[in-house]
Amino acid sequence: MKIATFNINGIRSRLARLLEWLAESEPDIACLQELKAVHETFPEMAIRNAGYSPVWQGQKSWNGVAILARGIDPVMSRRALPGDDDDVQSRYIEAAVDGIVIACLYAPNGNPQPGPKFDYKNAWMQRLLAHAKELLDSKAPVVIAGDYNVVPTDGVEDIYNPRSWKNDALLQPEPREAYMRLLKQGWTDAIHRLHPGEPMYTFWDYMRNRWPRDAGLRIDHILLAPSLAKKLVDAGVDKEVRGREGASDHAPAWVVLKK
DNA sequence: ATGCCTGTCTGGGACAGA
Repeated sequence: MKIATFNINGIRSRLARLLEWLAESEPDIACLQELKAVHETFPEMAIRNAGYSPVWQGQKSWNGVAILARGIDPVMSRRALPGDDDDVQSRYIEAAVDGIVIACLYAPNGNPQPGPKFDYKNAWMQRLLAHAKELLDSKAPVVIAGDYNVVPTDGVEDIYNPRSWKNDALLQPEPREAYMRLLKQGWTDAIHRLHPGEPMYTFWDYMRNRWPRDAGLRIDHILLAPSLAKKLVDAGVDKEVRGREGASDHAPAWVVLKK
């Protein structure tokens, strides 16, 4: 079972790139973020023709998340992160696929910090902590995959050089503490578990020539509940996807779980 | 401090991204 996450940065303008990657990488389940499309303009038929059944939560201009499953219909369990009924941003979707609970998230960026966007980011992470604890307590096999918008550490496995990012929301103590608390709950950071100390970037800014310089950040993460962590056999990043014409600024990350 | 690049909504240029 291969489960991937990919911040697609606009599913309509990136559709050909998405279908190309699905055909090559052949994930059984793909979590997508930053659809940048309302519900009605999600390219459902193209996804279905590629062999995947989608569930999605769209939004005008920004955000938007989806879960695609190959040859099976995901059963959606949530279309929003609990904890704030006034939050209208499409950043969370959850579905059961083949006996596994798949949570797909797009955490707030939080810049500029300090400020209201950073406050929203931190509050969102607290809501995630509360919901993640409930998922763990359920003892169900759960994957929480997506764009966490957190660089976990200053280490070379997470960032090429923290110097020019030290004031960025992605590196601040509050979101890092929230991410660490998630791991302390019992979640396994699959990429980190199998590739400690090795650069495993998932994002390279379009600006400042950062892709050619391999100046990347690790911000897309796949967290596994204990019952699934035991089945982890492989994990990686499809880095070459980032180098293509018209690429997203993120590359897909994936795990392979033993049946 | 700013622009660097890209997508969206528009129908130029602001906003958001990270």
